[in-house]
Amino acid sequence: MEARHLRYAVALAEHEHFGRAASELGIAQPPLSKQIADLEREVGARLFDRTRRGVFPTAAGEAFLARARRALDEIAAATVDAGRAARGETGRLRLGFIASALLDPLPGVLSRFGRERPDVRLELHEMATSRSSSALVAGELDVAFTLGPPRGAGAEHLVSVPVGRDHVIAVVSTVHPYAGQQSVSADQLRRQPLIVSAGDDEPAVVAGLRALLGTDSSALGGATVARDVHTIIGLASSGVGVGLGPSRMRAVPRPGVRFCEVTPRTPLPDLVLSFAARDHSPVLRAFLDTVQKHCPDVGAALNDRLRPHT
Amino acid sequence: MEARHLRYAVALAEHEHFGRAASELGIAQPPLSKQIADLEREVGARLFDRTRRGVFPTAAGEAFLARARRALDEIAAATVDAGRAARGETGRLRLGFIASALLDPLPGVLSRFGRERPDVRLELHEMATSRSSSALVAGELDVAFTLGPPRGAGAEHLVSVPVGRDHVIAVVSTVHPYAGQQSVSADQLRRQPLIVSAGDDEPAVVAGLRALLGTDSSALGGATVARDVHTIIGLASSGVGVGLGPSRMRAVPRPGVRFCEVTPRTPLPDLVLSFAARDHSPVLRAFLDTVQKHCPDVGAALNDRLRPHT
DNA sequence: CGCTGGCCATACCTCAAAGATATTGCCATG
DNA sequence: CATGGCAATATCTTTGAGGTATGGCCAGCG
Repeated sequence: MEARHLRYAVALAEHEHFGRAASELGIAQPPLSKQIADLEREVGARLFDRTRRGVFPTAAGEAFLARARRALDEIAAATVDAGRAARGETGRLRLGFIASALLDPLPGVLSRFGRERPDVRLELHEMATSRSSSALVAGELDVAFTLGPPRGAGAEHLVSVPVGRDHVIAVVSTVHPYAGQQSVSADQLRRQPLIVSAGDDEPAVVAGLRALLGTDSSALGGATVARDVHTIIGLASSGVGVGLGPSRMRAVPRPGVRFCEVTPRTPLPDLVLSFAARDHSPVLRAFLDTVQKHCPDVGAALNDRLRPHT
Repeated sequence: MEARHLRYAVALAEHEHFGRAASELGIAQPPLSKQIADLEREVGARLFDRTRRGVFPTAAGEAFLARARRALDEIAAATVDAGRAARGETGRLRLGFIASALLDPLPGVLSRFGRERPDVRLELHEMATSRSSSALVAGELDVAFTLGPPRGAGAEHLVSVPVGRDHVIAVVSTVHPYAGQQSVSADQLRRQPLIVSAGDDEPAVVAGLRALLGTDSSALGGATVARDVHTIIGLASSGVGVGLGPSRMRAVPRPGVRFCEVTPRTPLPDLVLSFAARDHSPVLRAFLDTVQKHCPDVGAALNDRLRPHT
């Protein structure tokens, strides 16, 4: 049985007349008669009563037509749904990210993407850079914000683009002696109780701070460690010490604290957007488009990475 | 787009391999490749990723396949449902009947039919013979129990079969003087307060009684009239008078009353089963079969009436 | 009562397209 | 670099969908 049979039966039921149904279908009457006869033979039951006053479905015909109409609706919807999925209007995006990405690019990118693609289901997973990498390789994530390029087995199958430069800044309470300064020096930091991150980006931050303060410095050993940047800022605002964290910390709106540059400027690994090089999923492409629009400086780099694969 | 395209896409998704899917479908590999390519062109989106390790649906393919599977399920169900409807296993039966049919044939027939055809929806409408007739002609009923053959416009398009003979009997309280008698005579009735029907079959019953008691008799004029046979029996059991009604009254189980034949035996119009001669609905046929099995003496008459139309 | 007209079924033909066979092209293996 | 497995392409065959012509059947009408 083919969809044609369903369409013909539905048209015949609608027009109650072989000739008119046929011309509506753009075919002649005899083929329609034959197709309906074939259909009735295959189903094993008479589906239409041919009376003098018109052609009407039998009880079996009514039962058949109800299913036929639903089948045709599904077929029509199949094309529509496939088109929407192909344009990335529907689907799913599994996004991995390090906690600090929640500070700066994620809120804007996600709200924009949610507006542009309201029917895409977003799955957000906070995780460390290394877990993001392996999840991307294993196909358990579609895209991830990581600290520095992804590493580990299979990382060569991933494409990554820096999303923003980052460096160490300090955060202090507004009543702290350093609050009025534009920047604080490494020497000044060594004389203060410090609050540093113990989160995902901890090794990178610690490495940066070690470079800044000196490997032998006891300042780091005595530092308070906090799980995330919100805690660092909270502790700093209550005067426990001087908080040190990524410059994207500035994006957190918080009264009672002041942010200062640290000299010498100490770079941190870039925040990086990564995804599987093989993945041409339209939802992913749409997401990359959104990121591109939201972070203009990313555009060129992304296009460079994508060309070779298209 | 044809059902073939859906079947091929589903098979390909299942086997993840053109060659194996094709042989499973009973065709060669090149035609399958072509049909899938045609399908992708028509949908306007790539539905499968051909990789080295297998053929996998894209996001668009997944969306398409979900709809395709449902469409194929509907198509399969269409044949099944049509077959069941054609065998009269599903559907609807609109049955008209006069109130007194509830006494004898209906309870048995309906419970038997309900057991044999559990998925047929029964619609029961108590109505007078004349309304049943016009409703049958208008196609608003499928079958009816009427008192005497249907009458009125279009009645010639109806087939009717007597289901049981009927005559007038009397019902009296067990303490009534007539209670011990095998039968009561017209003379005895003329000397008693009478209770007669004013229901649907009233004209027929009254005509019978008039024949029994004499046209000029004042006995009928003074009779109590009741809406239905249950009321007649109730009134008779409380000693208000002698109830007169159809012999099918005996089927009502009721303590405190006794039924007596009336002499001379006064026939009433037969209870008749009628339906549209044109109606070959399988549910109707199944119902007729059930009635036939339940009332063996009806069988021959029914078959006689049906042959000429098949 | 035969005629006519409308309608569906049948007969037969035509041609598009589904499917078969043979072959090419493309990688990922060894 | 050769090989093998797989999908795509090329070409041919054949099925069957659809077209045209016609027949059969009945209702309505002169």
